[in-house]
Amino acid sequence: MTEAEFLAEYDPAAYERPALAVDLVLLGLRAGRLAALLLKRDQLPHGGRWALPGGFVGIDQTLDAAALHVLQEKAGIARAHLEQLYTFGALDRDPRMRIISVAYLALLPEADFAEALERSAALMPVTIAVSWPGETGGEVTALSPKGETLPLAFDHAAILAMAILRLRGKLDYSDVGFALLPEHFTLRQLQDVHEAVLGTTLNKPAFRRRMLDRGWLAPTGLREAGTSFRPAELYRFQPSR
Amino acid sequence: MTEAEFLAEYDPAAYERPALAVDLVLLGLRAGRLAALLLKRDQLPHGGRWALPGGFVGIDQTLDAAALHVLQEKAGIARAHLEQLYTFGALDRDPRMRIISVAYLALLPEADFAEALERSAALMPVTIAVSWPGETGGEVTALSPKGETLPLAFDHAAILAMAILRLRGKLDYSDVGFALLPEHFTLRQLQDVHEAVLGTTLNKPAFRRRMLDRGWLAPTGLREAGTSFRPAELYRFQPSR
DNA sequence: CTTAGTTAGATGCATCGAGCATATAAGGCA
DNA sequence: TGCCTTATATGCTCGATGCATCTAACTAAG
Repeated sequence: MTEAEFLAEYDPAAYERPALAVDLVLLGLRAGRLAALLLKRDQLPHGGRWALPGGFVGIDQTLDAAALHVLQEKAGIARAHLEQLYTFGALDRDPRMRIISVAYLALLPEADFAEALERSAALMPVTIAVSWPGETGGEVTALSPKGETLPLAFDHAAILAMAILRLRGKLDYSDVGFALLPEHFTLRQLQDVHEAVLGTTLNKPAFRRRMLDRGWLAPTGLREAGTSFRPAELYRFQPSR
Repeated sequence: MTEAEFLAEYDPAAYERPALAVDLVLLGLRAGRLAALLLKRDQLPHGGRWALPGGFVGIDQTLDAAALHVLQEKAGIARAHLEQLYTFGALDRDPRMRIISVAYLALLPEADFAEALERSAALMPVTIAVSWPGETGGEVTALSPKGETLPLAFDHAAILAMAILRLRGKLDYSDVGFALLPEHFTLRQLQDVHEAVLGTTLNKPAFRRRMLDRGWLAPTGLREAGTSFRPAELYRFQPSR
């Protein structure tokens, strides 16, 4: 151990520290497609570009608490499924100074996504266009409601891509999919979520069997209302006995 | 946005920052069992306990670079498969001060693991005892070569548990398993790696078929030597065309 | 009241992959 | 030469999935 390392071990305050932030990838379904919520930067750097809601981590805040704080204060959303995604630490990811960012995935049911949009005019809903199949990985682009490709700030395009990759990977062996659904939902809605996230169409009978056999779905006995055809059974997510 | 947040956005140097570190979970196979490399802490806090090799992230270091630096300087290992694991940010994880730690998984082939032990007397090889099956998650314990349970420093037991969980999860759909093997290996060795990581026994013909069908294995034409029975074919990992 | 239209939900069949038992191959060694 | 051990191959069974199709339940048009 060198002298410098020894000092760093015992007096790291003497060394310059990177700043630490959290950034949130707020995802939800909108008109059957996967969408994210972004904020427009009105100042330099990257003024006019679109950014993930983010904020610095307080000295007395856990990372999860910082993520929740950003969710509530910057996005005006009371709660969501929050899950740590990845930590980004490139040297030049922010031109102002060295900022390490712990990215979080924040998943919202469709209604909460829409409500967040109504309550905060600053939030922009963007459709996520994924150019790669399955879990190949690659670029994603953010499309405005009018279909224009929006320029993203900093390394936020990479963070968004990582979020999609993670979500696709976890979707069919974990229960994250339910975080994008309301309390009561139909099997069709569940399938829509999977199809939107995976960017594919799925076989209906096989999907139904697979989900029902998994033991996560509890029938509520209720039916969906307002359809002009046979109403579907409503299910509830039951966290595996 | 409040005034405080505005200031934090533009002058975060005015606010106290957490320190940022990386910790390495060095894993390899030893006598057919999954093992990790730990360092004994000789000072407070947690003196006498066993810790993951770690170090602070320099202001001009990426996270990956900091991890590589710890690998080389603290563990004396030239190279390994390095992969970011998770970022730990509990308030009291280090009693000295607020330290956020980005944990990395570092995977070593058996020979490199043994070589690291020879070159650095400070490193302790510990067997990882996992008390839960599959990807349930839970506690893991570190056993000394004599079979004693070793006390771990800080939250390093939780980091170790997360490493096992991640490794088990990625093992059969990704190529991480090969990072624990030498350049040339037999199918039996590959199966040993999988069995050690998963903590189960696997069906041999099924495992062979699955691995060969995956298209990652290129036969070298060479045979293993020194056995008193039929020598196995040696394969090479081919990163999927 | 009847019928068309639409989607929910169920079922039968073919296929594929994995578990398992077993057979054959290839080396060392007594 | 025969025995022991492990590598490698193969056939059978079973469960999960893809696919086509059938029935159920509702609205709306006439």
